[in-house]
Amino acid sequence: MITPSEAIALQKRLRRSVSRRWDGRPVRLVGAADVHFPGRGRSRAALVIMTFPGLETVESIAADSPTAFPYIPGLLSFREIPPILEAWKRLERIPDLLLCDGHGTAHPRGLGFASHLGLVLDLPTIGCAKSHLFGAFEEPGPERADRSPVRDRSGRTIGSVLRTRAGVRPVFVSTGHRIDLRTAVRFVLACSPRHRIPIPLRLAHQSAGRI
DNA sequence: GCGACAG
DNA sequence: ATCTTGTCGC
Repeated sequence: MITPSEAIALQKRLRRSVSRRWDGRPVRLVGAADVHFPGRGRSRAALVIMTFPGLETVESIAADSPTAFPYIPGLLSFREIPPILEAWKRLERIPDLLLCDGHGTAHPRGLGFASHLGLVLDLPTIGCAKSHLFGAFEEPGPERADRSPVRDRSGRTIGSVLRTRAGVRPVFVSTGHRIDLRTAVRFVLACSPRHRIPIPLRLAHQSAGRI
């Protein structure tokens, strides 16, 4: 199995291939991926495919596999991508866009889980994390859609702290692959009409957790 | 050296 | 992520 130092070297190599360009193709199917760890060295990945903008489920699958990599901050993709690929094999509908539970380019080496998965699947991906990992930011306003930039040490914007619902903690949105931040924020808001977490991700989370 | 640290 | 139900608060 790959070692942490090898994983870091791979991230530095792969980051150059990440794109922040949105091709503008219409999004009719939005997907979401999430992974749970029940214990005993097992992983359970869930994929949910929904129509967009209607957000009606058209496919939901889950797949179990052995856990082959530990959780190490900054190396999440090496733990979660293998289980997701196992589920991906059985997927019948390929989404036009995939929401991921974690950061994209708002990462120490610019290659978070969402970006890595986007490269592997060659699909537009968005990172939507529930908490902070990397970068400086200010608390956004209290209303839905209020946001503030997340910046790296050079001051470059690498993500957005977005309030998806008034009065709740914001989520951290960043580009995964083949999308720009503005568009990513637009899709996250469109997928979060009433809850903090985008509906596709909520469902994937439930699917992965349910036995 | 010290603190931070997605899920 | 996981151990875990009801309950406090807007």
